[in-house]
Parts: sequence; structure tokens; C-alpha cells
Amino acid sequence: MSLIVDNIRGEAAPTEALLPAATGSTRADSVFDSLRTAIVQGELAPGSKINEPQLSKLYGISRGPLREAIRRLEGCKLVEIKANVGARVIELDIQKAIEIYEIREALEGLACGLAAERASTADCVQLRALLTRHEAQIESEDGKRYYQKEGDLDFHYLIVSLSGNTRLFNLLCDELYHLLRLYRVQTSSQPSRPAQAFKEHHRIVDAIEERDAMLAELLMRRHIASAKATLLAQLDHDSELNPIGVGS
Amino acid sequence: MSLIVDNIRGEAAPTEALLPAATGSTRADSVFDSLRTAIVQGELAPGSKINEPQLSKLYGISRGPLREAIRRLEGCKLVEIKANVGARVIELDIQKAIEIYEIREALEGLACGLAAERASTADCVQLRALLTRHEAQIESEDGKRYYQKEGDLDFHYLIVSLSGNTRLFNLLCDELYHLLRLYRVQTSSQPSRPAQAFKEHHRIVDAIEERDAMLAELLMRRHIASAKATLLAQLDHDSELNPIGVGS
DNA sequence: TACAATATTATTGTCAACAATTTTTAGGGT
DNA sequence: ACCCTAAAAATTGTTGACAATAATATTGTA
Repeated sequence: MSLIVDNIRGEAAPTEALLPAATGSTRADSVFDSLRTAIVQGELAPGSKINEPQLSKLYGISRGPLREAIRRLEGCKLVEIKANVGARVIELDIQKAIEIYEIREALEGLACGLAAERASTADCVQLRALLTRHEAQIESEDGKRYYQKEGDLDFHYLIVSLSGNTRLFNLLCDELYHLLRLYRVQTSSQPSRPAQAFKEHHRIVDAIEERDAMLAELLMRRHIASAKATLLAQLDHDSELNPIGVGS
Repeated sequence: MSLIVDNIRGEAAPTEALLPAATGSTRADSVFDSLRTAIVQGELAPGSKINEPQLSKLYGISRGPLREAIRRLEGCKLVEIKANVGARVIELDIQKAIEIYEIREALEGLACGLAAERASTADCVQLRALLTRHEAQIESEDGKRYYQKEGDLDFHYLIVSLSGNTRLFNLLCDELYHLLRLYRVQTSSQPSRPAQAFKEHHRIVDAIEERDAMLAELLMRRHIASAKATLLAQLDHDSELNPIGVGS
């Protein structure tokens, strides 16, 4: 068991090499991107320490821009910094995931309602096309659940962008979605009930096509609430096993 | 007229002296706080450039920690950074303010509903006491609208904290509320309809006391929506004057 | 005067070294 | 063996200097 714990909480380092530093972008920006994907994809284990000398050597940069990148990660809530101690990759337990889903439910409900008010006919066509495309993908290569995960996010991505609220877009797509990805990786959770989800997606597009903002918001909130319910059930199940957080 | 413009957009510097660097906190943290309040209170004019040598001299620190503070400000959406060019204080036009209010409506609605589900009886008493206290303050020193502004935020602050969702609390209190303050300073907007607002506040507390989550959410959303409506009316009014953004 | 190209200045990005703090290790006492 | 204390190592916080880029001023020309 301690093997697993060590694996999860160890001081894992990302396998990435240094990037060629794309023009128009500073080193701090590139290393921020690299670190973010490293964290979100689980290469930097949750709870593990961010070692500045080690990472600066790995990426071939000095600690100055690295620290700026870390400060940006802090802004995205992907690491937590304690003064004079350093940064650690965030750990998402079920409790925190539920908090995120509560927020997501409210914000994506808003986005979906706005999308229904503002989406053009062409937008609706695009939205429906995206759904059918993903559906076909799933049916053909049934084994690879991977696409379904990303496909699901594509759908939500598009709707949020149709809301026309750029701040909302940034909030969801630049912050919350990364946290969701991280949680999925940490718990290696499969997307449950794909068939049901697709049905719900189509109902949501129906509502948007009909410019029914209230219904669109309601359906999206319900759609996300059902995912949240799965988490809640898991939380209740776990707390039944360990009544007051008693470890082994 | 150019006088006003210069005053608003000039490279104003905050009048703050360097802080004694509270223990347990790094210099980057203190200067982050200083800069944030300087921006929110309008001492650093919206749109003005963040000059690193100038600010580092003013605060008596080097550019390293200053840049980390700036990166944190970027995370709070208080400044915008362009690579190789630098950071500028954000400018909030009505359009952006409306986006914020849309988000705030959804999130505070959520917070209020959760508060209704989770608040203890003592919490409700505290909430009501806060209201009556502010009411008395307003009636006594009617002239000072200042208290009403902050008092209004106090009320919302408390409700958000009662939601029990810490991420929601951080999102609203550490990010959105600062932006609201900034917008109020930028437009020197007075809180409209204080009497009506107090009535709505009491109805909201009523709903929370009765553990009526749906009603509490509805009332809070409506409460914020009416503030948003004022902005929208202003936007329509302005666009009537300058049909397609024609300056003087 | 107006305009374009160039030179100058200022500012940002980056680095390597030093200071301050924390963590780890070693040692001694009970 | 345990725990407390002190030295050593490692890591974070900070600084000043240098390189790269952008903004500004200057000059030349039509």
C-alpha cells in the first residue's frame, strides 16, 4: 500500500524536455504551459512538491521565470504556495470536486441560457454536427473511451463560447476545466452513462435551437447535476466505510 | 476635457510607502496586496502602465518579487500582461461590467441557495443583525453613502461564507468583488435604490431562515439582476447617444 | 512641414549569486 | 529507544547586472 502512496505523493518529475520557446512568447509563458499540462495529465503527482532548482534545471531556464510561472499556476488554483516553504501540486478530494461541480452547474447553466439567446442558426448547426460526429466516433471505436471524455468537453467548450461572455469563457475553459481534467486523471474516473449523456446533449441543443433560454439553462444544470450526484453518492459510500475519516 | 482624460489614463503612481513586511509573509505578497488595493481604489489609474523600475523603487524592493506580484495580479484579472511590452491596469467598460454581473448573478444565486440549506440558526441571527445594524447606520448619518456601499458587500460576503463552498468564496470574494469595487471607483457609481435594496435583503434572509433554498436563490438572483438592469439601461442610453461608438 | 529610416533611450526578460529560512541530519542526554 | 538541541544541507526569497526587445528621439530627405 505504501507503494501506491509513494507513487501518488512522490516527488515525480515531468518527462518533458525543454521547449524551443515560441516567438512572441516568453520563457515564463512556455514553462507555465508545460507545467500546467504536466500537472493536469498527472505527470506531476498531486501533493508533490514543486522543486525550483530541479525544475529550472529540467527546463533549462533560471529560477526567475520559473517562479513567475508558478505564481500563474497559483492563480489557476493548480498549486498552493506557502511562504518560505514552496509550492505543492493541488490535491483534489471528492469534497473539493463537489464544490467545483456546484460552481460549474451554476456557470454552465448561465452559459447555456446565454447561448440559447445569442447563438446563430449556423452555430446551432455546428453544435449538432459536433454531437453526431462524436456519436459516430464512439459507436465505431467503442473501446477507446478517451475520445468520449474529450468530446464531452468539446461540447461544453462550444456552448460556453456561444454564450458570448468572454470572462465566463475564461473562467470555465482556462480554470475550471483544467481542474476537472486533473480530477479525472487523479481518480481515473470513467465518464459514466455515455448513452444517457448523449440524449441529454441533444435535448440541450434542441432548447438552444428553439431559443428557449430558461429550458436550456435548466437542462444544462440538470445534466451537470447528475454528474455531481455520482460524486455525492461516492462520497456517501466512502463515508459509510470510514465513518469519521479513520485510516487503515 | 483632455485634463480629465490625462487624470484618468495617466501613469499615476500609488502614494503608498513601503510596508514593514509582515512576518510569515514574503515581500512579493505584501507588494501584491499594496498594488491590489492601489488598483482597486483607483490610485493606479485604469489603463495606466505598470512601470517595473518605478514601482520597485517606490516600494523599495527589486524587480524579482515585484514581477511575481504582477503575475498574481494577472491571475486576479486586475492587470493584463503583454509579452515584451508589460502590464497595464485593466479597464472596465460597461460591457465587461455586465459580463461580471451575469457571472455574479449565477454564483451568488448558488451561494444563497447553499446558505439556505446550510446556515445554522445562529448564522441567521447574525445575518439579520448585520442588516439592522447597517440600516441604523444609514438612517443616522444619511449623508455618508460610503458605509452603504461597503455594508452591501458585507452582507453578500457573509452569505457567501455561509454557503460552505470555499472555492466559491474565493472566487467571489478574492476576485469578483475586487473587480466590482474597481468598477465602482472607475465610474464613481453610487449605489442606487438603497431602500429597495434593504427590503430585498430582508426577504433574502427570510428565505434563508425558512431553509427555502430555491426561493433564496431566486431572490438573490433577482436582487443582482436589478443592479445589472441599471447597467444595461445605461448601456442602451449610451449607445443611443453614440450609435456606433463615435467619440467626441 | 511631413514622413521614413536610423540611433538612442528606456523597459522588459533573463540569469547567476547572495541572504534568509526551512528541512534534514547528527549528536547528546535521559 | 525516545526526545530535545544544535549543526549542516537544501531550498526559498531577494538582489543587482546583463541581454533582448520595444518605445522614443533624432536625423535626413522629399
